Amino acid sequence: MPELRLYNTLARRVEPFAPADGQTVRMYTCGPTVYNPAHLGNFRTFLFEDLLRRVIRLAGWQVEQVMNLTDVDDKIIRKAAATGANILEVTEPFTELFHRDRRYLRIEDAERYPKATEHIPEMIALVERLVANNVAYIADDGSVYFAIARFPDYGKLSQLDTREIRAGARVAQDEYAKENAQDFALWKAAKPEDEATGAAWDSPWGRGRPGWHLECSAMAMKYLGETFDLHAGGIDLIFPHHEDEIAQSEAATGKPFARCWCHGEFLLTDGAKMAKRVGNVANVVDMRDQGISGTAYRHFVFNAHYRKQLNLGDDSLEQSRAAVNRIGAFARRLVEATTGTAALADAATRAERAFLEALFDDLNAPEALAALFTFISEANRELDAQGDDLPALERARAAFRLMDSVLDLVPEQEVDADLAAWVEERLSMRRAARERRDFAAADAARAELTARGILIEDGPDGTRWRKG
RNA sequence: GGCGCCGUCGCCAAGUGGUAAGGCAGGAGACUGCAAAUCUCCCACCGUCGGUUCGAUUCCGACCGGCGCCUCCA
Repeated sequence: MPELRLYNTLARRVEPFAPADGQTVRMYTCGPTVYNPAHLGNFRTFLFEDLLRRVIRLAGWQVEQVMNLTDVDDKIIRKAAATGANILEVTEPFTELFHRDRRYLRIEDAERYPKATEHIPEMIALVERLVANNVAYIADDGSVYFAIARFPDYGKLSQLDTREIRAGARVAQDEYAKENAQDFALWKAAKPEDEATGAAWDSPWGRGRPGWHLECSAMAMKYLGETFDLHAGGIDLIFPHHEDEIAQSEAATGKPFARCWCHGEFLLTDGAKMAKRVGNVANVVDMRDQGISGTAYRHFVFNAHYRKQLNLGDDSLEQSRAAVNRIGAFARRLVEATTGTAALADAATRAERAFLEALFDDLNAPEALAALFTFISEANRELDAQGDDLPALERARAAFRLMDSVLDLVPEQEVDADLAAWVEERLSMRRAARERRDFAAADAARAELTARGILIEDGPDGTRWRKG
């Protein structure tokens, strides 16, 4: 088993990775803000994290993954206020949708999905520690800020120069009385709309709500400990979100926060970052409506390295759909095969090795995919050869199982009973026609099937069908 | 202005100091009643210009082009 190596943003290089206790990888992944459907760009990151947790298990460790759900923030409050609703009424439907979309993409369940609103006491306690440690200060209106000037390590993750934020970069307007423009809110004093939407809680500093960065620190430490193994998220979170998490966590505990930080690059569309404000977002439901499977999107995402920008083009998903169909055809063939050859076993062993090496080398999924496809070609050739080596076939099945346990790319064949019955009827008509060598009638039956998106394959043991 | 990334076959995309994975699409053939699936074969000198080197797509520099972060953001 090769050694797992990951790019650690903190060190800016690829390093060996292992959990501190040698057993369980404790990882925190920043989840969605549930005020909107998560788009495909968001899901690129979640898919990268899904790959990460699966590879960690492949390395022989257990995973304790926490993904937070941000269910209180400016946008949620604005949306709730606009309709006179409570923030919960805004966030609940989108929380459900997030999980539905996630499952469509076969993203495994994290061990926990804590919500910010259910951890207010933990957050208040954290702010109190920071105030006690004299790195936070209370403004006149009851807001509490973190003073970055009192935390010397500030900037170590993003490596941004905090002494001067230059002209050109937009600096936040000073809504409140901050000592330094870059100080960030730990606790925000309640405004009327916060109260109106149920987004305000009692605290030692008066009514208010937590700052965004605070929730991740509080929940990560509650479930994973003050120091944990891995913290992942999108690359845009490096600054300020993760930088601020480090500041407030380490200033409170005096201990390192996350041991390793991993960040996934963006998804672009039409050459620009996919983002709501750019107006180029696509959602999982859109994809599903177009008949694109979750596996096709997985393939598209894994076909590029997670630290490289990836552009979603017009036919990207079509290409991936075709690729994934090839994998599905092979999976079926492997199930139905009855024997193999010595060369098949050899191909399986080589494929596994190449696959693991690729993935353990900073999650090189494209190369792992290449290993899979090379295996598919070689195995198809050997299966054609009609050998008599049964253990070799088992070896091949095991290798494929291993690879698919990480990539999870075999497209589903949802079986609609009515459709299946209709298809079987056409097929038996076609069989009868072929037996009397009435090929015109046989082709007509096939044309009917094709028109409904059913593809058929004649084999030695009869005809097989599937949805295209 | 600061920080970072990218430019490899028609499209997507790995990779290496000694002449380049894989997928999609395409071409020729085998198999098939015809298809489909599968198999065989074909299909790139790695943005431009310099430098380092015995040798660079791979290192360095410049330039051209594209993207991201520095503000809510996966």
